[in-house]
Amino acid sequence: MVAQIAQENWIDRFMGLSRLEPAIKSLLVERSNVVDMPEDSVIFGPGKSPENLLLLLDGTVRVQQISDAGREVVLYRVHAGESCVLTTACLLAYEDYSAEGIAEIPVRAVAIPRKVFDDLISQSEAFRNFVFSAYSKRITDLFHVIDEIAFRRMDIRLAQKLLELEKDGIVKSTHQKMAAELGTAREVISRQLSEFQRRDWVVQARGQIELKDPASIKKLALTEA
Amino acid sequence: MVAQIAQENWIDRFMGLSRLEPAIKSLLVERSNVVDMPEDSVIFGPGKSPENLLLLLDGTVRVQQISDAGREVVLYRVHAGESCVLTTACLLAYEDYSAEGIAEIPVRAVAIPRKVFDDLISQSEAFRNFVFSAYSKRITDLFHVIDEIAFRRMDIRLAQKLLELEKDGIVKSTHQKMAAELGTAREVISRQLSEFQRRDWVVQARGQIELKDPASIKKLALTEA
DNA sequence: GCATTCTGTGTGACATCGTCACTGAAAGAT
DNA sequence: ATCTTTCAGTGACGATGTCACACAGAATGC
Repeated sequence: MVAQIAQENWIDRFMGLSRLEPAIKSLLVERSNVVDMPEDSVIFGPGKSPENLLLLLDGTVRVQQISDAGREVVLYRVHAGESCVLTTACLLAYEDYSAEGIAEIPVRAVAIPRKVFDDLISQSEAFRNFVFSAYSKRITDLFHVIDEIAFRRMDIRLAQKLLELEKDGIVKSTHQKMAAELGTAREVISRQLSEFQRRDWVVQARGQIELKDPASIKKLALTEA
Repeated sequence: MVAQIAQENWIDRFMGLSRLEPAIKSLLVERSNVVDMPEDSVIFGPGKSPENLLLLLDGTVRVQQISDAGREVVLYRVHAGESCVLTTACLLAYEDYSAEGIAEIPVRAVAIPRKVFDDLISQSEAFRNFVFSAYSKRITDLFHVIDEIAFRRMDIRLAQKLLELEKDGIVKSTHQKMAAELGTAREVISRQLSEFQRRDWVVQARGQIELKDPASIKKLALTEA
């Protein structure tokens, strides 16, 4: 019963889908299904090409690149109300992806099969707009990542990440994971965090960082150069 | 006369378009037009959003990101036989792009207006495949750029770029431009090239680098770590 | 309990890379 | 020829990345 209500109403959670033609809406609801995936499950990745376009109802998906050298960089996150559109390129092009998507917390999503996606694209201008503007956002995100990695100072980037990942003043993450977030080495994170702690901005414990002075961290995060 | 012949035959130059349905092919030919753009012209960029999807017949387009700090990184190049697909995301989403595309040499291209692009997407599965596999390639390229910038040593990356940009053993570029190619500072390039010259791998002159020992350069470029 | 193992963190030394402040040389402009 | 602009070279220094460790808390096994 709960599931049924969800099936009828989830479209409204997606900006851009509410404008769909009624016929398209029902087609979408009928031919897609809601799926749940546990925390830490690999949603797509090398050798596991996505068979569906996912629209996230709950949870977040972390999309990361696995380098040849065994290192990782987090590319972006897909949040509730957003879609894993970049996978659609591969979805239709039958190509393999060098990135992987992981459920950071339990994920509930609408899965749209390849064929249905193709039908929707061909039949609905509103759906095309939805897909292409999602593309646009992701690509812009990627440009931003490149910019940050190439030109921005680590302390500023770390400050930004802390604020982004913080929840009730706590960031639950190891130094190693923070390093992957920023595409750098664990030692660099350790040193920066020590410096932040010396300034009484944070208090560290094993596997977590508590933000003591978010104002100062934010001030650094907003530094221009 | 020449233009007419071109108009009839250009489709075959694009892998993936040859499979288009005949009706779609003629629609494409009739409603697009061949345009020429001089060297160094800005094809799209901030405040100059693309009105067309371009399919390159001749020349190359350099797509680069302009950072807030006034620095540049080259993201990728579009060569003859390829298309500027990433702009289509913005083309349909009406969003502004933080990157710009520049004709490196005189460019001749087929321009497909926004409306026609939308029609083609909705009417032809073959065209959709063409567009989405082009997307897939570009996105993979971007992932690759991120990886290189984050983890690869400069000397290796410079060696790769020299081989990529070389033409008859000569790279026509200033140190400043090479720095933009790799997302680094001019001084780093200067030093690295001096080192290459010391090893007799290259001979430098104002605005150009002559590759004297491509074999050694290639060996470095293929270094794993 | 207590020893072992695993995982996360701290640290010094060193290499590489980025930034700053300059210098001077080469090509173009008048 | 002189002036201007663009390109390249360099030393000093700070920031970041790499390597090789040491060590401490947590989890596991006995």
